[in-house]
Amino acid sequence: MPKRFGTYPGNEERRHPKRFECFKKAKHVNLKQLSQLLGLSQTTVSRALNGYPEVNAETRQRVLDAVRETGYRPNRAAQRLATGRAGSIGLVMPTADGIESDVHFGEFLAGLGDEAVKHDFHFVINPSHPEEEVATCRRLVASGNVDALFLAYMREKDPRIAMMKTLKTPFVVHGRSIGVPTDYPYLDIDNTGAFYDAARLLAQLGHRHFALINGPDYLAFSIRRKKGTVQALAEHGLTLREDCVQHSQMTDEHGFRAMERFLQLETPPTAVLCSSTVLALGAVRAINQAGLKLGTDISLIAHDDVLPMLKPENFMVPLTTTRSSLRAAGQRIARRLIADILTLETLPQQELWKADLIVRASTGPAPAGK
Amino acid sequence: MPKRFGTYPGNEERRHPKRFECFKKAKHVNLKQLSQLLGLSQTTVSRALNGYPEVNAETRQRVLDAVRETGYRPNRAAQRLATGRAGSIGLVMPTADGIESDVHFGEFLAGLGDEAVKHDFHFVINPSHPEEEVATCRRLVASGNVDALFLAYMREKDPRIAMMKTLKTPFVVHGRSIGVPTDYPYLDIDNTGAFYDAARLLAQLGHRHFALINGPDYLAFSIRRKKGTVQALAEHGLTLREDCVQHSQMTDEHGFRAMERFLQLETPPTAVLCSSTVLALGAVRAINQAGLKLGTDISLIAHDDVLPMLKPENFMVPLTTTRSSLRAAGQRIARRLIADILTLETLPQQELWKADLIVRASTGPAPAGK
DNA sequence: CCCAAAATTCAAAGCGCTTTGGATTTCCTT
DNA sequence: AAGGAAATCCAAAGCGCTTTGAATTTTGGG
Repeated sequence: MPKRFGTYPGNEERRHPKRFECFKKAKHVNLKQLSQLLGLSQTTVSRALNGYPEVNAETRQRVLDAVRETGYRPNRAAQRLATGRAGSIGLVMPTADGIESDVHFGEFLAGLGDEAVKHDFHFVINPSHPEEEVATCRRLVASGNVDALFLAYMREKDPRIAMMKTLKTPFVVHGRSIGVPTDYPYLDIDNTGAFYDAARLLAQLGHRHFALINGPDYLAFSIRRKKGTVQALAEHGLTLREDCVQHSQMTDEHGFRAMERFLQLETPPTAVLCSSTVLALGAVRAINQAGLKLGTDISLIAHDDVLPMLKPENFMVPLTTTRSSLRAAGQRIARRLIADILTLETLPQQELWKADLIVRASTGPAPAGK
Repeated sequence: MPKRFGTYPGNEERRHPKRFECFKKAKHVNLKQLSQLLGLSQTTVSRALNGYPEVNAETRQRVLDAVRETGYRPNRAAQRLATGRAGSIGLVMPTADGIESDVHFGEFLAGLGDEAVKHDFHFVINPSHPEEEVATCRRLVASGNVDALFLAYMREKDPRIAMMKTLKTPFVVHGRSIGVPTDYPYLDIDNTGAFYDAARLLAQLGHRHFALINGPDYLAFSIRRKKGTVQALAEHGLTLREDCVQHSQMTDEHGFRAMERFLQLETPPTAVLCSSTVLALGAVRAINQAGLKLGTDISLIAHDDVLPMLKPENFMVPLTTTRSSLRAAGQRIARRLIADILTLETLPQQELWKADLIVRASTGPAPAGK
């Protein structure tokens, strides 16, 4: 039994004299009142409001006017209970004291929001300890508060998708898991391809020593990006040394630390791939601090989620990037989710977006003799 | 009438043969079934679940066991309808195509989440065009989907607080408006004081030419920060020139542009205040690019929201900051909101947090002769 | 002018849960 | 062993909305 809000201090002991009555007074006009006001039945008013054809145009107009005047808003909980639909999409947000917030999350949310607002949908965000994600997802669905679920931060063999497939609630995954059947609806970017392309470009430029500053090692996109990198290197007879790979949260600090570490190696890398411009930010700082010139002594390509906060073209040395808008992905996913909800059918639609490789000044030929 | 999800293409024409029936099959165990299974009344089971005293300990245990076995989860919409409580706090997220997402939003949300998860609360996030915030707030409350509202991005004479005071729904404001009665519940940081302290420190170090890279000019915190700055300067017989003030979204790019502009002035500032470390990021870059030394040729103090993504102590030249954790504020606000909901009484509690002035290497005495 | 078909409208039955107001049983005290 | 309090448990009444199945009014052709 999860801790429920009912178990707040003082609740256990209190007997039930008019419990919660204070809430009852926050009354707005309701359907019944509205229909009485109009001299119509609730049925007709309800239908007028929801665009059903069997109501007289004139009557409908009267209803609409009355709505405007009274400020009537249907109670969503009641609507939900009656229809089974809630007009909302759920997502669980991994959080806990000490767990760092992710810049990318906000940007993605903005994308979801752009689309959701157009259809008067909202989100139900359920915070959860990362280890309890499966249970939280299940609970969220069972609560009847959401019509669909959005899943992100996919891991290898992620248990959430198998779970969701047993439920009848539509869902879309951002990203793809690894090592599970791929018959679920997802939208992902071609992480493998993006990093393959990036690494190949650098290899073609003559680089032989590579490093990768990646996201957390348990996340699927990190795994794919590494794979893409390794693959490209292999084709050029190169390998990615394990001590030249960093897995961590994508913050400035981690980028800096990693780069600092790489530069102290006996044969430091001359080509670096970063999983985020935020990581690149720190990495570039370490490069500068070491007195190296970006694009000359060392080349760097970062993945660009198109965060408005931090644009790769504005770096002191503009960054070569693999670009794919996180916000656009959010918009697209929201659109699909909403369509699923409204049409009542979830096709296991799958999209894989290519990232754009955009060459700027942070990449150049390998320095001679390295 | 807002566009409702009912108005999706194809809905108008469809007559009503078993509309939405597909949702009906996504059945989980419900109270009735559970009580039948146990041979108890719904009343008793409900009470057992919600911790009421008038149920036998043994019976309660049986109920709890059955819950575990069946995976029963109460339907929140029904709960909501019956009690008036939803276990959720609402917030409207300003968003629209073209409107940049705010890094700070995600961090704050994480704070709210930390606290909310402890009480099994969730959020209902309602995206909204920024101009329609008031209406969206009202609608969100009227929808009956939230127990309390959280308000942020306060403006001067913000109409939302007057509106909320007419409703009976508890709310807490993050920040404070300006030019309206302050008898509403809020949590804010002392922006005026923070920037007063920062500016004073710089003035004491002998700086005479100041600049301010601030947030959007319509936001209350920006106004207060400017005010604090001006005040400190005045006490030292200095003024803040209007062409040394920048108001904009707090992104790296804007920080860079602003600084670049300042440095081209006839008498460029030697002391700069930034409303965010993200702005400082760009500003520092411009400073470096101009060949100036931070902490020597030019001093800079930034406000630090303690974003895990970007730490001031990790800048090439560690940044002097006014620090106040955004996440902590989120936690605190969630705690208050939840307490309000559960105790059913909203005191217009007001908190003003001091920011810590933390001196690092980005501030030094004014260069001679300037 | 009549009657069936079409167009409107309505009363009533839920949706799943909480809470009221009793009913029933158990426990103590005298 | 009787009487009353305390402890348990229950039937039924909503919460506000949608949808069913049917009633009522209009319309149009013969």
